[in-house]
Amino acid sequence: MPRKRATIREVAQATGLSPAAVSYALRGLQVSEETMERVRAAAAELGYEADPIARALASGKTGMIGVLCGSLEDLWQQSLAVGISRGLREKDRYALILDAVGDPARERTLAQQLRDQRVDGLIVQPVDPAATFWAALCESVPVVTIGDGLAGAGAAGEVVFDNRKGVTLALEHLHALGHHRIGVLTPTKASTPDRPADLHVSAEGERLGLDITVATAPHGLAAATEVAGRLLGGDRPTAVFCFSDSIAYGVYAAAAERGLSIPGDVSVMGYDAHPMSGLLSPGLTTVDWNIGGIVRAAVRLVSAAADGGARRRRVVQLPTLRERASVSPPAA
Amino acid sequence: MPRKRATIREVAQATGLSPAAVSYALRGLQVSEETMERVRAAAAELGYEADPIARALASGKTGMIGVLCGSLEDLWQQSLAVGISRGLREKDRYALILDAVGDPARERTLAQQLRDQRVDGLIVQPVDPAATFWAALCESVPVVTIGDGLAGAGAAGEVVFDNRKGVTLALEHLHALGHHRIGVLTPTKASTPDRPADLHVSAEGERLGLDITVATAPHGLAAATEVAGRLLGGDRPTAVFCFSDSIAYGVYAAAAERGLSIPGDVSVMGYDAHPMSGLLSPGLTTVDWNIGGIVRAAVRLVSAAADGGARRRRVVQLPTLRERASVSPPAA
DNA sequence: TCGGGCTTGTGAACCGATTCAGTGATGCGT
DNA sequence: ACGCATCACTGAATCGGTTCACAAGCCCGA
Repeated sequence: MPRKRATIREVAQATGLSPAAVSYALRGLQVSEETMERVRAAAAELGYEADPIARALASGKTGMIGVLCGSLEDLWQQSLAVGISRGLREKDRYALILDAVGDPARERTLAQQLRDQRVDGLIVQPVDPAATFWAALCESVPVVTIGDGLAGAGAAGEVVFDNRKGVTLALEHLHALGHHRIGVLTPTKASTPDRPADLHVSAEGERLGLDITVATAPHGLAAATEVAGRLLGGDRPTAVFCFSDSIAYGVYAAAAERGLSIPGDVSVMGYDAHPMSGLLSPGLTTVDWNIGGIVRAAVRLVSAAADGGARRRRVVQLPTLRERASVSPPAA
Repeated sequence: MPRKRATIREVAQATGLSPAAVSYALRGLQVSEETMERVRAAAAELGYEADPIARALASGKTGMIGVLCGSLEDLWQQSLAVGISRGLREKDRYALILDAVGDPARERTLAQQLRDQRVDGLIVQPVDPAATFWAALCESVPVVTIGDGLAGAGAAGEVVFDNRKGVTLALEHLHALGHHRIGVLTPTKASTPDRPADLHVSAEGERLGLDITVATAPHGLAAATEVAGRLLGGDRPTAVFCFSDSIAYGVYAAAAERGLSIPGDVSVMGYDAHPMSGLLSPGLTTVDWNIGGIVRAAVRLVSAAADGGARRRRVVQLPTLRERASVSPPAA
């Protein structure tokens, strides 16, 4: 039968000490080596394991980190979440993973629920970095962002992508091969049309003299396929640059539906470098963000902040171009 | 500034009631309509939100469900975890997602940590369903399994796959097309070589007079590719049946490395029906388990059990064959 | 009018830790 | 020998709810 868990009082009784002493001893504080040993032995004997709930109530620390993803339909974000969960577990913390499904309102709700849940910290990949509630949130719990920063809302840490560089890498690659009319698919996000990434696209496009059409698409395969289909119908561009590999998968599907060949009829570029992208045929040429480094940085920053350590740290990730076969010069 | 949260006592004070009354009122118990209204108003006024930690300590319910996956390298299990997380959130619960990375020892450790964390229930996709610790675990927390049952350990619910049917579907399909020498790749799991799925394979293989070679492979792309490469080297089978789509992806990669064409040189079958499988070329023929139904069933079972409701329920999932282009008759 | 049964509501114990202020005892310098 | 730290440990308060046992008020039937 599931006998009740031992409490700290029982351990105290067994050792003839006060509960306070036991509490200290188990955390290696304020007591003599000898008592510590005695307590440890008794605890092991009774199978005592501190109750995390009671501990959380008393100490104010839950050991939990909220992970709020912009959209878990995106396979890359799934990998990110899984990686973070593992990384956190290694630091004796648990990840509470939630999905905003690309909806700013939902993002707001979930962020607040997470705070109400008393997480020690938050890792967020913001859907709407310009929303005003972030500032208040940052004051009640340390927030680490991945991707887009929070515009001075006071995040405890930021892992930012050099999107300028990423966009340049992609567009220059296409430009160098002779592409001129380029379709860009960005994830459905906040209603602010002037997001930095979009700005980079138009700036770079202008610099290179490109003719760019921007559309937004969700990460989900079915939905992305539909949007891509519209882009590929009619007077289509010679190349499509997608702001996530998951969206690029939608372009592959749409191209297949219409009997278009990649890169013969249309070149495709991604942004992420998910492992699956190398498996497609043709392999997806994409911008690689070194997911492992991002995960490690985020975990490190949030742990430090949750422990009350260093704040306001900023880590910049640099992208590299991963050339595969989905891009070629446009048909003459 | 982040002003301190309001407590139940403050709400009590504001309404002139006792904390107990407020506690009842907010949960819609034991009080008059009118008081309830008054309490609600005061709570809203003060921005009161019950502290989940304190509530958990007092009531013994954390609102959290542990989700222990066999291996999150498997994209299908990732989808499963994401789906469960969403489904649980809709029931006002949080999912604590952990990854056993295919290691029985780690599975055991994590399962116990999850229990120590006081989750209200557990959804497990067991790596080693025959391990003995499950029985003890099932007594201290309701456990719902997905995939393999727990051999009478007393799970509160089970969502089982009719693997017999799935294997039959796959092998009969291959057999009908004329395949005889078939390689089978099963996920690296517990050391018990007599797992039900394996038994089904040999039983069906015998029934159909097939020549079957079984090997185990991890879900990760790189590792699976390596194992698949060995299978494809030398005297290779005419078809490979993989017990997860993720492993099949490894076969695709290995085939590409060796310049083998699918299905020309070797046919490939998967088991899962991950969305990506339709995107590969050739599209992966696979056994479809209706992931949505599995997610809903698991969420329903675990919620019911956590609420102290019905136990020992068993839901059986039936597979369907999803034919695409990765299988053809063997070369003469 | 009395007693029984509901309905509302109260007070206090309790969940299981942490932490603060304080108490002897010991060690140390002078 | 005295004052002063330091060390090891204790008692009690605290975190913020839930829940149990009980009480007051009310209605109703006999």
